[in-house]
Amino acid sequence: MSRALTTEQRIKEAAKKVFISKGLAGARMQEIADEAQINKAMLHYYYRNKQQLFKNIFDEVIAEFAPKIMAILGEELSLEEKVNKFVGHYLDLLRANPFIPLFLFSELRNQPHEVVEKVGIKRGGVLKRLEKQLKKEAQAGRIKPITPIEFIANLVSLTVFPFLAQPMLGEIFGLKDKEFEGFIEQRKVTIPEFIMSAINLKH
Amino acid sequence: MSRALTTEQRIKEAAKKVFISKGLAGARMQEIADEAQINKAMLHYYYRNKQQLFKNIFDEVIAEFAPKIMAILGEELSLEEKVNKFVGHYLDLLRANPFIPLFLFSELRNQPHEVVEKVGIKRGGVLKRLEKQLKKEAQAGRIKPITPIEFIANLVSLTVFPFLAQPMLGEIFGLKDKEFEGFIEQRKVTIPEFIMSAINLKH
DNA sequence: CAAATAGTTAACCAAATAGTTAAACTATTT
DNA sequence: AAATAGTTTAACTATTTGGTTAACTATTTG
Repeated sequence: MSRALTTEQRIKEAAKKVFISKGLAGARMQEIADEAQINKAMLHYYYRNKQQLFKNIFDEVIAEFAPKIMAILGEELSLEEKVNKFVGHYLDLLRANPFIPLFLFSELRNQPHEVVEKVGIKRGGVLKRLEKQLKKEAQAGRIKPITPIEFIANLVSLTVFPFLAQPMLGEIFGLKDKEFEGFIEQRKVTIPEFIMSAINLKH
Repeated sequence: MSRALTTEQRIKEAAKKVFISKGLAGARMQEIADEAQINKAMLHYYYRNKQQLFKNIFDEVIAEFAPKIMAILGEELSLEEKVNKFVGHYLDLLRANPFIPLFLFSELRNQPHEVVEKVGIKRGGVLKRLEKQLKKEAQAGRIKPITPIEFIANLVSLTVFPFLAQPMLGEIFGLKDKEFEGFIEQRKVTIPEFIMSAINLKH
């Protein structure tokens, strides 16, 4: 094994890149092969067909993203700490992989049940704990009442959406890649401030 | 013209439906023809090829969505009224066309410049006016300072995101279609509250 | 080392799919 | 009603694309 990467690794890298930017239907086996600098037949040697290759990549991407992220919401932290940690971690992850959200949401449409299975968010566990925390804080008069579904929807919306709209933000506000990075970095601070302000009762 | 719809209209309806749910790459001319209950050759008679058919649909969808929406941000309204009107209108529009956002963002990747051209948001106009309003409110001590890009990003994020994540929300929180509608209806109230709380200085 | 095994390639194939043609049919004009 | 323009269909062609095969090369192993 003298080369830096094995053929299988190169295939995975290539497939990941192409699938993520073009989706399942838009990706071409030839393009993946070219990207991996191998013969097209090798794809079929390592992964029987396009479906299986895709499934492999998709599962890997989900496994890389979902667990570490959702776990934060279940940790033993104050609300403010949770929001801070969630936003910070997630933004870093997304900045390094800005095309993942669109890729995931696109393919989510085709098989919602399977995706959620893989993501592994059960309605119990994490959610129940967060619900308790929100109720407790609200009853103590520290925050306004908010359902966990709204809380999570708002948190994830604010964090993820800019990456979906990146090309548009870029065009409208004239943000180059470098400036977009700055914008994201800034949002590590402003999103938690925004959320905590929104639900806080005291200044 | 005895039939309810002309052939061209039926083609457009069908193409819209198929393109929106499958994307450009995933859509099949035969499927569009079947959906429109016509011969495949008719597609080529009315629209020379797949690209042109797609471009037509895409332009129409953008023209239907972008202008009415962005205009609100430039109107002569208080911030609170703007937020209320924007969220209310946009949510209604999206509820009737829940697949549009994913469709737009997917195809946005391929041609960001053209899309923004079509959407017609120039950096001047609407944006400049909103910026002035935000500055004025902040200087008067009524809201916390916020850049227009963050304001718009937050507003649009909170409004649009749930439709992208709909299948996931459905699975995780067990929302059926009917309940999702209720969730959206509820957000007409909670999103403006959330935003105004977040930026307001006084209770 | 030699046989077996694993990895790789170019050429090929078949299915799917976009696009074309010519003829028939229908509505409109003269 | 004849001519013309517009519409629709079935059959066909061209191209793209996922997948296969057989021959070849490198590597492992007995």
